[in-house]
Amino acid sequence: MMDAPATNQPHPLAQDETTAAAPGGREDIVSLMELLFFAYRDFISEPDAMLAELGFGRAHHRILHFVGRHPGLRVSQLLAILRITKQSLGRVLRELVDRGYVQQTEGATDRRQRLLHLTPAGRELLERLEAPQIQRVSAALEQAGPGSRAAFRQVLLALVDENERRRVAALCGLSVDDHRQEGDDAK
Amino acid sequence: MMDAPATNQPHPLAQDETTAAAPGGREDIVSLMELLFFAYRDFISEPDAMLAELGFGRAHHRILHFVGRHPGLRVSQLLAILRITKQSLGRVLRELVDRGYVQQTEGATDRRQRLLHLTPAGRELLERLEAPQIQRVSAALEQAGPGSRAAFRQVLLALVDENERRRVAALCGLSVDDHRQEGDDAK
DNA sequence: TAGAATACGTCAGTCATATTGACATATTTT
DNA sequence: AAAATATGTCAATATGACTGACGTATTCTA
Repeated sequence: MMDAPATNQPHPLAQDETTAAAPGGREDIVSLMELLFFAYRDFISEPDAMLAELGFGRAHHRILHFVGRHPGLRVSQLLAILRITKQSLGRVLRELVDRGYVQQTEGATDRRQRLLHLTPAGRELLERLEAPQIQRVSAALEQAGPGSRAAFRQVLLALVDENERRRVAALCGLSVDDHRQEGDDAK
Repeated sequence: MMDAPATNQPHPLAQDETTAAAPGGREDIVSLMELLFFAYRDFISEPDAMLAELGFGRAHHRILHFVGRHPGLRVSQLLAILRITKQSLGRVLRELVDRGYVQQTEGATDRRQRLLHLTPAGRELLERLEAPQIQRVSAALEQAGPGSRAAFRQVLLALVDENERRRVAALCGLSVDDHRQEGDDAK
């Protein structure tokens, strides 16, 4: 059920001295890459455990998250954000709709569109899923001291593909009021 | 093949004003969480594409990485690091061994152990896989300015489960010379 | 207004990675 | 000699991704 069977054993390792991190050097960067792996894994672990109890997976969480943050999201936009195929999204979204966490409404001006919203149950589930993550990130920033938040944000944003960076910044930073549409049916 | 079918379309979204980030507030944290998702996804994308061409997946990369960094690693240690089951590791590791990227040698003092090493081909593949990631992280740190490296590292480490933090720090930070062993066969 | 394009859904098949459970084998420890 | 350990393996199952093909409702456009 849990992501981690091993909860309390140490997994100790030798590291030869040539691997020691020279500040700014290659090994230092590789250390950060490893750390990113571990941080992401633990960051994900709590919602994963809750989702498993409901018979859901990470994919359900991602949908709940983005629909929660962008009410009225269209299916095509969600596909573009998640970068998955229509077919992959299909099943997961259907489960969320069938079980009453997500609601689809016809577009007002374009009746082909299925605008996505969370139901009250969906909002509640999302809140439960993300509470531990919000707690974890808040605590980490506090521990790392003032100014770490800005630096962390900057590095993360700079890690994003350059040609995606503006969009991502708009998506999870400043408001960009815009509802344009684009091509579909990846081929 | 690629992780991303959509390469050049914008995926624009409206964000209502109540969602705007108040510095240090809840929405600000949620923004960072989203950013972590996008950053991790792009960070992973290049090796993923290369691996797909070889018929490998992310799991193969993870094994190559940890074996490369910790030559002589035992299978049980790798299981503890990756937190997967023996059975999951089994197939992936076998593929790497069969195709000549990883080599197993008998333990000198305990002949039950299969100590893991990269072959020259394994080292070469790992280098190819991680070159773009090293480049990406280096560039991001440079863009984010001096001091960002330390802050980034601190936040990532603080994101790791508290009871894991020491081990992880030892694993990907300072040298901890130690080859102890522990229980196995998660149950 | 007829046909093209768009938004969405769905059926069918495949793949990679993970899971649990059970068991086999070699080796070391007690 | 028996128990514990380190590893490997068979079988069945689940999730989440993929490609390809097709269907249907709706809107746009020539």
